[in-house]
Amino acid sequence: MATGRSTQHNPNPAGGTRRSRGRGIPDATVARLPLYLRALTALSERSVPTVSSEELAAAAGVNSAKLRKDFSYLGSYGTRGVGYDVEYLVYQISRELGLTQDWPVVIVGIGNLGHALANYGGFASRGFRVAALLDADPAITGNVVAGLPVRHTDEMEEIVRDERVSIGVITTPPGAAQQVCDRLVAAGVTSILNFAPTVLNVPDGVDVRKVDLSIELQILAFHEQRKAGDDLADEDGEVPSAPAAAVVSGRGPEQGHGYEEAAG
Amino acid sequence: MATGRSTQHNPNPAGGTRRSRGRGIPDATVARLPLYLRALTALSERSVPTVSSEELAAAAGVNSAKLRKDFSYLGSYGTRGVGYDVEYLVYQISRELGLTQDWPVVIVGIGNLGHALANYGGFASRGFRVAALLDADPAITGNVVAGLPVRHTDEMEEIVRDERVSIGVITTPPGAAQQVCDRLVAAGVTSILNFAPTVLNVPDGVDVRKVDLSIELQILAFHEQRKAGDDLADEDGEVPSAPAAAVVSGRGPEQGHGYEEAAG
DNA sequence: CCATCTTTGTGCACGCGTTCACAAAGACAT
DNA sequence: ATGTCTTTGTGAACGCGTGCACAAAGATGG
Repeated sequence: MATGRSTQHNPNPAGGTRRSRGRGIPDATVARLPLYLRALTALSERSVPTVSSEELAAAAGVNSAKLRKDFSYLGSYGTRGVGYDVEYLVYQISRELGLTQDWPVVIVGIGNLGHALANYGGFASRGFRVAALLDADPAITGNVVAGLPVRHTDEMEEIVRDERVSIGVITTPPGAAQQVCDRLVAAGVTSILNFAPTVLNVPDGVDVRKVDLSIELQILAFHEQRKAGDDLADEDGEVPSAPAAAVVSGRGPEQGHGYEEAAG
Repeated sequence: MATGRSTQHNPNPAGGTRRSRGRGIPDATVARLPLYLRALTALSERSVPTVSSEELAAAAGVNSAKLRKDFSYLGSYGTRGVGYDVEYLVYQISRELGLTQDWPVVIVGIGNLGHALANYGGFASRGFRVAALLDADPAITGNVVAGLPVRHTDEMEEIVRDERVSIGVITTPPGAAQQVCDRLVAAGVTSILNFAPTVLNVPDGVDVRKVDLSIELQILAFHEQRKAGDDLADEDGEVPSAPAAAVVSGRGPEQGHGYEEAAG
């Protein structure tokens, strides 16, 4: 959910076998590894030496069989009758996720959200380093945010090249997102985390993940409505034949939630 | 899957058939409806009267067959040989998602991120109204953020009751998230959007969706590493017995959200 | 060394989601 | 009215993900 399956990431555009060998880990598993890692890190800090699949699954909020199968893709790292070695597993998962190396990232668009992300502790905590903050607005560039100067987007290409940035975070207004994305990709970025409410088009080989508050809220609203509807009687949602036309034709009384964000 | 599928939301805990009748819309479809809605709204603003599944699918970044099947769950709203009526579809999807009514939400935890969300335009734009901003820190309460006063969490229960809030957004530090969640649920909230990096335990009937920047980045890092690894040879990672500690030691701020089920 | 007990690792079946491919439906021209 | 052309709506096949249930593996005690 949240971010539901939230990947806009054409899995297999032209028939290339992606999970070819044993090295291939299912996407669903990859998405859960960070969850396990977090739970394991907490155990590690409490100096817990080993943990069973049952305990760890409970801490991560998943089914224990699923967890065991997930780990089986990484290898046989458990000991039957005992469980998993916490430290060892922390290392293995970190390595598998690529967190044993340093990932410089750039954040483009230092508005409210970019500001918040720059200050987010989770960045530095695990292998991710903010290489630069970028913005196109001269009124913002030069400011110091989270100890870093905000630099102008003109410097993007240079920074990406010199710092070997491969991950970019887009927190611009929706209208600027595609353009920023194109420039990032052209400069060499191959992974993008997009917070702008826009569908990004990228060439093959570039991964895009999106985080969209508005979508998450709408999904919750759907379920809320369903819950409320279940309490009432059947309430067959069949439109009484007229309102459809009414909506199409006259947009009067329908409390038009008229304009959404302009640049969809 | 980002926001990978990002729902922590036990689909079918006790065998209750969820998609029982025609009214049941698959989760995957629900997650895409907001995407279609956004694309349709953009078309609507450009006064485009109709759109084909092919065009709309391209705008939303999905397969056209998938889009048609998604719409088929809502009913037969298209016209063969022509396409879909944009305005009509906007209304139907809005209604299905429950956006024709007003959803008051509370945001708990007005730090950097809560601040950013309060200012986020996407909130007010589609049926969502910020009923209150809450924080436990007396140094923050009283401040005005996005035109609203930050109120103390002591008032949570009263506000949720009086304003009929059913959706809560948690942007607290991880240590406080579960406690805030419990209070929200006890007060009557039945949908939660969680930005804190914590697994929330909630009773049946409460929906939780999570947005986790750290997880998204780690998933991207995995794919980045895989891309880089494909170029290089195999690089077998034998553990030198120690490095786990090196990784773990690094940072402590991941404050142990200590109490899930303590070692069930 | 053997028996017992715990916990992993996985074979298997099932259901959901995706995609293809095509028949049915309607628009439009003649 | 009839034929052609476009586009929808959906049947069917396939693949992925999930969860059950159990055999294999190892620890532990006598």
